[in-house]
Amino acid sequence: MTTIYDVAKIAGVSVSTVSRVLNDSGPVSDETRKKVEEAVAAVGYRPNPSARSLRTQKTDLIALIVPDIINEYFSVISRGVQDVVEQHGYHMLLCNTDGNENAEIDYMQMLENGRVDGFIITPPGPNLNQNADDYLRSLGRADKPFVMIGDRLGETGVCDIVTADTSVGTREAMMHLLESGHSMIAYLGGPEAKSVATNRLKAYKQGLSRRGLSVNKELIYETDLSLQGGYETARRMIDQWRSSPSKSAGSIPTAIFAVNDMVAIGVIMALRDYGLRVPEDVAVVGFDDVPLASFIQPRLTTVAQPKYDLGRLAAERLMLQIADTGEPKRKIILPTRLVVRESTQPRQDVPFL
Amino acid sequence: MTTIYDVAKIAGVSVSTVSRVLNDSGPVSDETRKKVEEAVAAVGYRPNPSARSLRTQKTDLIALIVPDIINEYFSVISRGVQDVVEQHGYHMLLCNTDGNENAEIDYMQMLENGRVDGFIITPPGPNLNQNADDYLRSLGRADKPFVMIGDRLGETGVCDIVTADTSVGTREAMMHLLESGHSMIAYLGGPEAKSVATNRLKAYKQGLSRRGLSVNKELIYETDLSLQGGYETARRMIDQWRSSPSKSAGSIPTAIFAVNDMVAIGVIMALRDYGLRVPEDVAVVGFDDVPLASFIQPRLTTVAQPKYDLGRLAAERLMLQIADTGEPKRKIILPTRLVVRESTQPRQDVPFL
DNA sequence: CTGAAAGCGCTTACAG
DNA sequence: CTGAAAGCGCTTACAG
Repeated sequence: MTTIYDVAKIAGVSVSTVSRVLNDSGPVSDETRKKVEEAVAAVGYRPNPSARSLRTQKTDLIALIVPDIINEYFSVISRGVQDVVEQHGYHMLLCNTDGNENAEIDYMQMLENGRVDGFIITPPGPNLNQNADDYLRSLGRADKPFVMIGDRLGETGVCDIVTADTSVGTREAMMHLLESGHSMIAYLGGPEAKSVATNRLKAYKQGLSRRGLSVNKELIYETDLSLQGGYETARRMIDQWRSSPSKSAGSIPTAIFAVNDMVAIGVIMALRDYGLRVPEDVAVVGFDDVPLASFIQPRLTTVAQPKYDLGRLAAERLMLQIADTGEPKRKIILPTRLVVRESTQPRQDVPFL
Repeated sequence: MTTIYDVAKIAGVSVSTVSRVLNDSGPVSDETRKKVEEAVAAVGYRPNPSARSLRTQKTDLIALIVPDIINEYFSVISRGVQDVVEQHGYHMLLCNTDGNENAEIDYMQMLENGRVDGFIITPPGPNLNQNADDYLRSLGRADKPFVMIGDRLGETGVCDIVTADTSVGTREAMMHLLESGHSMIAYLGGPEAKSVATNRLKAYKQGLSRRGLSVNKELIYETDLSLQGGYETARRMIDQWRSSPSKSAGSIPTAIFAVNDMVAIGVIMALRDYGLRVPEDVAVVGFDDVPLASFIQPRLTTVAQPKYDLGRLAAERLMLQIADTGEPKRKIILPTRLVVRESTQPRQDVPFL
């Protein structure tokens, strides 16, 4: 391995001078600079990162901690992160936790002992939602800056937060359904414990209230956040409608708002299996705009999240925090927008409002 | 930051002894070991990776170089890699090249100067296919072990190769179509330059030959390897069939074999737009088994690649090469298998063979 | 503008 | 079984 001493010898200068040229960190005469640059090129010298890190206490490495990179939501975020940090001369360590709290903690420790200069974590595992404060406190003990991407409501004070304003997108989606003539809108949400679920449910209720419609608890269903979950919950819902003789035809939901796209697609598959047409019999709206959403039949109306920008901005905040440890902690909220497709085309049998 | 000196002082021993306990690298009395372990626990000491790396010339880091982690094929491979290397105490640097050769070379250089202990690259960008030898030679200069995941035919001698035997899967798919009564089978392949295309085309031709059928060049189409590409090529193909009065109904292809799933799905969308039914009018087979394949209507028959295992085995080979630099270079070939779904259900209007 | 020297935090012969 | 010391390859005050 060629070292800075080899270069210094070839160039006929001291290692201090070579270092100054390499890092542009001090006055060097043009002539000397040229000699050094030639020597560097001649032997193809590249500084050893470990030695540099040991001296500077910087690694030029950051870590991205996600539940599972196979999930498209996280892989798009990771591209946003990666593209930004590479521009700043950083490399990215990728860590999958599978939502396992122990794995998260293991990674955190790895980060605290100088393996990386900072990290981005997204989103908190299920356990975090139940015990967010303890978790954040433990994270805050790390003396490295970190950024969180997620659906938290409050400021934490210990880190930057980059989040998508899902309530705006949800509201837009509700307005779209209401303006299309729907008044019986079912909501398929996740388990109570997940903050993602509560946010969207809140926006759902607000949407109804604004139109002077009351919230019917019978139209709110809890479901697993998966295709299978959506499918089974939709079946349960349909069976319930059909077996209840007291409900007139008019009281059957004409639209379903699902907490995410996979659930929405599961719903569509269940409706199809029951001979119900989408959107003619039931309109369906999802959330996230996964690639699949524009390929299934009918193409899914959904709320798009700015995934790439979530990653990009988180990385930009992290770069700032690393460069200036006095940089105040901020919370960045990105807008979400409704993408109207075939699963909710305005019902023709409804009179204009 | 607490160092090994702090621990030594607390435990009342020398740093040598602390190091021996930490690395289990020498004789230590039980009593001393206990003292050291208590001191380590008391201050929560963790060795500084940079200092250790500088001394040992090992980083416990590997890099995975892929075109784009958003592509599900690569994200699944990355999980295979990650899961294995983490087990060995390594972390994974993720690098996206977008198929850009300059980016590949940049990453390679980063690797040669001690940033990582080895790397996995998958698959070679388009440029590699045209100039594989030069590329491999430049890679071979790196003194770090590396493993390639891809569709190379020959041994390179400079690195391990892990590849899926796509020809077997292709052959199975062809047999499936032929046994279902199809004899006019179109092939939608990628540009000639891509080795992935030539491999599969070869298997397509062999499949026909084995049944005593001749290869009709008019049934072989070149397409972009994307949904859009498949869609447009299928339209071109259908227009061609329809505008050619010399072709009788019997000479129209009844099956299409696409070089990958996205192309196959594009084909299905085009067929649908033209009022052709799948599989009744035309059967379609894809390649890769992307998640989408089992969700579209009709569900797609396709050849599944062992993506996770590709990553897993590549990582296992890399770990071996790092541990023992004398380990011989090997090529590992994994099987692929046909997954039959709705897009090729046997045609009922064809007599049993 | 340039160089000699200290030191970042470890591991590892070497000596005892 | 244990410790003193060298050295991995850099950067950075400090002196000139």
